[in-house]
Amino acid sequence: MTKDLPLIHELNRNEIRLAAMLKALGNPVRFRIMQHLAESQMCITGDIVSFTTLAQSTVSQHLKVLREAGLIEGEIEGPATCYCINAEGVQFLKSQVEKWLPNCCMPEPGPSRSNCC
Amino acid sequence: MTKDLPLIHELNRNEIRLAAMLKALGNPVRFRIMQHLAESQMCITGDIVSFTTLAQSTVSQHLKVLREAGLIEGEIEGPATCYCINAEGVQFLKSQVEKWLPNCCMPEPGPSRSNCC
DNA sequence: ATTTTTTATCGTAAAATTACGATATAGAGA
DNA sequence: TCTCTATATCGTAATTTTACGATAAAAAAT
Repeated sequence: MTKDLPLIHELNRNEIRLAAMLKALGNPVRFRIMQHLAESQMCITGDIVSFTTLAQSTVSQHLKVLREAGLIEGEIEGPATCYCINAEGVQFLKSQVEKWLPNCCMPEPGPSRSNCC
Repeated sequence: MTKDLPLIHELNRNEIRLAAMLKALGNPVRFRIMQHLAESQMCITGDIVSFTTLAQSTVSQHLKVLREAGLIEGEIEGPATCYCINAEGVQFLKSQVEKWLPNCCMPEPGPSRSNCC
């Protein structure tokens, strides 16, 4: 009894990881948290909460999503938790996007025209 | 009476556009449709439906999301609609991701260690 | 003119996401 | 030990997303 899949050709492991990262970053709050984390370089915690107007529990949940997507890392530091960018994860994201759809979408000189039909 | 925002510093126009694209691509079905569209180069339509195991109306909805995110273009071709990659959109996505978080995440030689704390 | 083909949209149900307050946990400091 | 601080998790409500079938629209074919 196999669960019927939405696609004929499913995504491979890398593509699944990439899609999960894209999904995590598709949320404006998480997108902004990533920027903030990159700017502050050093790890933060309740600082991220006061950076937003959201409840502590909500932010904690967003951090969990980012962590599970492999985009940030958390380390317990006394009573607090210290977060930072997961360099390997962001690296992976960038390289995958760069390689993505190689056989299209070259920057065209001149007035842009559609590829369509 | 201003709606209270979830973030102190909201995203700018480019960042909003980027986040919308990431969100659209975060869905595995849409991710795969983009690949299929890039591979087939030429525009498709009900072909995309048979490429999936989903209902026609569901696929149509996914195509709408991709179109509104500026990732694909649709052109009415007789009774059908012909879709293709929006080169400018994909171009934008790639360049934005490339520029993203420049002050971190250089590939490190040697055994990887965390940036954290 | 009527039928067929192809696609978009509408209404709606199920599932997932996002948000909150309350509570649990765990270390630091008195 | 007891309290304070910082954070994660739980339960839950509101919203959004995803999916479907049915219907509408528009051009092509008969």
